[in-house]
Amino acid sequence: MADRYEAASFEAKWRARWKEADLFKTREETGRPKFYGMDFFPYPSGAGLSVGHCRNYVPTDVLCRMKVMQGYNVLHPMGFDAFGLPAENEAIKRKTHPAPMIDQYSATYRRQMDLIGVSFDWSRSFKSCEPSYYKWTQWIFGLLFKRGLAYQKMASVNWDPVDKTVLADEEIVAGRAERSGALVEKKWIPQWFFRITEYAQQLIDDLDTVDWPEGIKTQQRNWIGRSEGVQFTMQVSDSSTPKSHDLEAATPVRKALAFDVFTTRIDTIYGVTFAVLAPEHQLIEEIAKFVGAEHVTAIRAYQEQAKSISEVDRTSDTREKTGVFTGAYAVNPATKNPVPIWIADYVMATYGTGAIMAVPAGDQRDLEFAIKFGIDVIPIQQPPLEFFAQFPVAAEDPQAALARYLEDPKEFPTAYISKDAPLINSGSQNGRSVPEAQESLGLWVETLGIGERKIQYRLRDWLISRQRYWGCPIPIIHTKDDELQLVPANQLPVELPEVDNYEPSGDGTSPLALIGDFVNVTDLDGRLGRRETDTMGGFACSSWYFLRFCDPDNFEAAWSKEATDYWMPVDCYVGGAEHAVMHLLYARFWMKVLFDAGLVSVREPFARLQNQGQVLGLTPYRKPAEGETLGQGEDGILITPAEAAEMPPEDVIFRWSRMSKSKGNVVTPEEAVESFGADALRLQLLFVAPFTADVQWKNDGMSAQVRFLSRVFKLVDELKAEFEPAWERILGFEELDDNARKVRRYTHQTIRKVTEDIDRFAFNTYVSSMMILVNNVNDVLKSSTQRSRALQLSLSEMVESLVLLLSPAAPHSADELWEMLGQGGFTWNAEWPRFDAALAAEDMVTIAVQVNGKLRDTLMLAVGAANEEHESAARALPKIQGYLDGMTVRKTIIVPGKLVNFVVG
RNA sequence: GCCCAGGUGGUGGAACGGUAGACACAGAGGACUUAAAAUCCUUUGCCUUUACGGGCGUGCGGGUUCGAAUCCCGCCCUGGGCACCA
Repeated sequence: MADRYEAASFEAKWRARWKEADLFKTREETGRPKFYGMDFFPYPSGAGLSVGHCRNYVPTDVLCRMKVMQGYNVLHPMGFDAFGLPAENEAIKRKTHPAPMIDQYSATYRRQMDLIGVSFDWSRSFKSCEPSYYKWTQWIFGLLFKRGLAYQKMASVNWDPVDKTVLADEEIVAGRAERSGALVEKKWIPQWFFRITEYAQQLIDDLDTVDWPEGIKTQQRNWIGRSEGVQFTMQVSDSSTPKSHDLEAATPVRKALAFDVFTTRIDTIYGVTFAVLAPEHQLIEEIAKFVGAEHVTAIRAYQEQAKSISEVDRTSDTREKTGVFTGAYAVNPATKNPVPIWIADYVMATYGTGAIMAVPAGDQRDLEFAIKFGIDVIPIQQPPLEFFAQFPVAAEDPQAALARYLEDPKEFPTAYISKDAPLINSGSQNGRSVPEAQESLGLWVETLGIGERKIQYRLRDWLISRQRYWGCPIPIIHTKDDELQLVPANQLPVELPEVDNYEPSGDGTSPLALIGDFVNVTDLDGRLGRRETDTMGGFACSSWYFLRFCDPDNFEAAWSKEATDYWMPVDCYVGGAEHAVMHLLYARFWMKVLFDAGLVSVREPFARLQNQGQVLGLTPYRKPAEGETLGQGEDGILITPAEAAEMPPEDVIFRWSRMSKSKGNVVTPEEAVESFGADALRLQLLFVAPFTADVQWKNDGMSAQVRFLSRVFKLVDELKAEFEPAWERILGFEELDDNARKVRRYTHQTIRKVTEDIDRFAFNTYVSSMMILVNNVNDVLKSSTQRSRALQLSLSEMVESLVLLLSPAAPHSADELWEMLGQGGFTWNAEWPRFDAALAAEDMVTIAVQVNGKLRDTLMLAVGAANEEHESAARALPKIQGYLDGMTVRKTIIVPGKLVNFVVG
């Protein structure tokens, strides 16, 4: 039956033909524009793809297919992110080796992607764990190393006791490992880093040059965390005896003992009443040498405590400030007053200088600390009276409260921070505005030579080493003398040895360290050396794969510049928002390094980025039985759909959550294709919601698409007998009757809408505009018993255009319909329909007629009617006359082709 | 706490500052059928009216405008991100 959509009867046939014809092989013909469309590099999990993953691949496929038909050379590749923890953990669990496991899983992925008709060029595919790929990952590591951007140092790192490896900052969420969920511990071991901080400013600046969702850009800017401020040196003094305003006779200073602090509010320096060092700060050792024994004991105890406390506890928002006084004092350079030096863990060792000048009057954290430990607070700005409304004790008499505040602010537990209030108690800066004082004090610090204005970033260097087997080996040899030698390019790749046992040891070294053949090497000078046994985290592999796709079979180099110059940047990159600060930041960083090395010609890898919404599956839970405990944040116990079906409905709670195997809420593409068809699945994925929105997936949505496709089949079936392939040549000579005119108008309006919608990722309205076309044409057909030649030709144009417009979304059906029309070959090779504005234009428009902005009637006018015509026609409407009767028209607003609005009074 | 996104019928969602609810789903009624499925047609924001019509409506409260779902200000709620970053 050719008058309905019966997926089983033709979809597999077309997939076989596409494969036979090698249809999706990347075209690289001269004289065509290029388009590089790509999805995020997936890790092939054993669970296979769900329809949720398809929501990523189908829209990109639609865009790429349209670009092919529009004549572009299109690069639309797919590969697999195979190295890394998830693969290794899975392999350990299954007591197998990751390599064959990954081969099997990626084959499943490929089969599923093919099943839904995604037009990947598989001839360019690779896995990041193949030596022919990671050879070049190592080569890029070498490039970074030679440029001083890869280095090893001892570091206190995030140690995941479950996965037995260190993790990057980006992989830690609220003190827990994002992947394993384990509480992260501190460990002090040698680690490899990439100096991404070197590129902090460029990574911020170049965000302005890419077309990405603003939310992702903002997240990256926040993550990089640029702050402008002043860094200056505070001298350590011997005693707390103040206090001379005479520079020469200032507080005696301990020679050469000093520390740097960074502040964004140098204007508040007169309010500094203490200084705080992070517990790990190096100066503490020096201080311990001269302060009393009782201080040393307290310091040591506090440092121990700080080391052992977990990240979660340390940052808990209910936690009170803790700290100890060191017994030493520093000198406030503005007042020359001595201020006590404290140690507290609310100051991070890893940000800024690991030490701060504390201004309790102007900083909530400093204030809490000062109140708890009885340190002076000097007000540096005068709060307005409204400020005191928040304090019950002060609300009745704010004037008196202000007086008390100026005397001693400690009574009021909220710091007063303002960018507008002028300064007080600030010596020469009194009465100045914040910006004025910042300017003048910044200059003062620089003139005095104790510091400088500085930009500080929150971003830290990228921790790349992992103490795990399944990763790209770091191509470094440690010589006897503890020198680091880079393995020369001609000796790459450093291949991962085949081993039986690769489970992590947990002692902070990689299992590779136990493999003598791997570890023991001769160094470049022929002496005995030791191979680096850490591997690179998976994000290294995914930081350049888009370059390899440009030139995947190159054995001489990672890529030829010619190839990347042609294809890069990726014109449209599609994937989930969860990679906002990891992959997307790392890849940008590598690209900039490669640009600086002259290896690529663009600074940004991804010109445009689109994030699809998640697909949620209905997940059944049951109410907990008596005595059962619930997991954190859960209000029920997860059950299988089968269990749910057997329970009384009132005992089952349904929740929408992201499709995952463990939740048992996955719908696979196989199921969907089997029950409804690949094209029905594709259309529903596009239609169900805007691309960026989350979707609550219900299978029966696909039956609506089956109906729609069936209407298309029926329409084509009805029209195929009178289809005239040469319509374009003949149609120009025909006089168009009303129906023919209408059909052409609908056709061209749809061509315009579809083309625009696909380009702007509005796939839901793309599908609905095709539905509208079909509905409208069916109406015309119903009303015309006799079809004129002009109408037949217009319908030929319509039906051909419809099939081609449908092709990106429902390629199997489009090719089947194309064949029904007697057209040879594939819609893939056909030209995208051309839009004609004159044909799309309406000749009559509906004008809204309003009185005082309220819609009262409508009228029809010819397009291009004069304003006077609008007004007179509107006034002539009986309903409108009723509203205007006895009123004065004060104003008439006319928007030609849209509306007339009478303002009456 | 800070930052981002979003709140529109029974549901998913449309809508360059200009006729709110396109397109679908679900519901109701009907045609075809011995019957059902499938398909097709009509109808469906809420209130009011026999009807014509009228009123109210895009989270809440203000504002700008001839005109606001859309722009501005202040809130509330939901989702996501960051979180003692000086």
